[in-house]
Amino acid sequence: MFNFNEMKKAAQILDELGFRKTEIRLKVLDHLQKVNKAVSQPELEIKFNKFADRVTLYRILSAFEAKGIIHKIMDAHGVARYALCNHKHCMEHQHHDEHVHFNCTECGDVVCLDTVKIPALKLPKAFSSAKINLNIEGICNHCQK
Amino acid sequence: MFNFNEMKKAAQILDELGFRKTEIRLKVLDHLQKVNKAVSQPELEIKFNKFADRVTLYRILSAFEAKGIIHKIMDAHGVARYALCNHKHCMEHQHHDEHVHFNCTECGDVVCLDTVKIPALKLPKAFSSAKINLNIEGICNHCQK
DNA sequence: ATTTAATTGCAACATAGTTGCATTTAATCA
DNA sequence: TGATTAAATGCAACTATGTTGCAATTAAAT
Repeated sequence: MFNFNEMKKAAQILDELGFRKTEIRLKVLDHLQKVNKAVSQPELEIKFNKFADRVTLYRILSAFEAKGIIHKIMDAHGVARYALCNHKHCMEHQHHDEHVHFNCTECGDVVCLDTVKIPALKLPKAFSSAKINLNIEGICNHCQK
Repeated sequence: MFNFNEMKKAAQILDELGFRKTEIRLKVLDHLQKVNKAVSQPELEIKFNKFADRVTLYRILSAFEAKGIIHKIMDAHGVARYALCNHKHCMEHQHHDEHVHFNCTECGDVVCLDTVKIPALKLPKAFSSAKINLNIEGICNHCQK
């Protein structure tokens, strides 16, 4: 996984990964850095309305994921979301892909809870785990009253 | 949640829940009881090819879920799957909807691991959890060599 | 047997995601 | 700087999952 602790500028990141610094890619990466949430293609499509084609957004997200700068998760509605991981915890666990994601039923936001770690699970014999995804649905800090 | 420990016949279950005993509903419920896996509408559509309309299957699954005899989960590919819960563990945790689901990357099967329980998680303050779903991807017992 | 509400089938639609291909453009090179 | 080229984009078309409205059917009650 890419080291985001240094909080590099989007342009520099694209450069180092061998991507061209196109306006859309810069905007998408910049947005991901700013919001610190797991965003979906439909969300980006609305955000960058008429600025980029749907397909382009899908391809940008796939390309970023392939390079490991973002990770893909399925949210509670079965929609793919992508997020940067810029916390130390994520770096440590890069090989397990163990993430806790919080789906807010109020605002719909999905955030990566880097501070919550998944305790080890005892699987039944003959089952081997490669990847774990823990989805929590509830009310997030912003929507709590 | 319905008590499946008694392993009632499909017809009796439909009866008790106020559903009509139509052939499709009997078949679907019977299938869910037999396979003991989380099945999707597309799978049922293939299984019951030309016997039931796509929409009918979606509606049967929704109706069963609304009555609480099956539960709905999103699998690793974002597809809705439904499964009966006939183990004691599931009964105990009925109000939390805490399930561990194993997605086999070999055969594609999704099974509910009733024996694995999710340890309590410490969420950051101001986050409140209503529902937890833990998806594990890996190789299941049948595909293990 | 008649009635009626539940169930089904069909058509049409909505949304997420993918693929092929022609066009554009960022970055390299001469 | 201008020409070259591979990367990136846009468009059209397609697939899959899932939903809604409505008319036709049917299980079950009277």
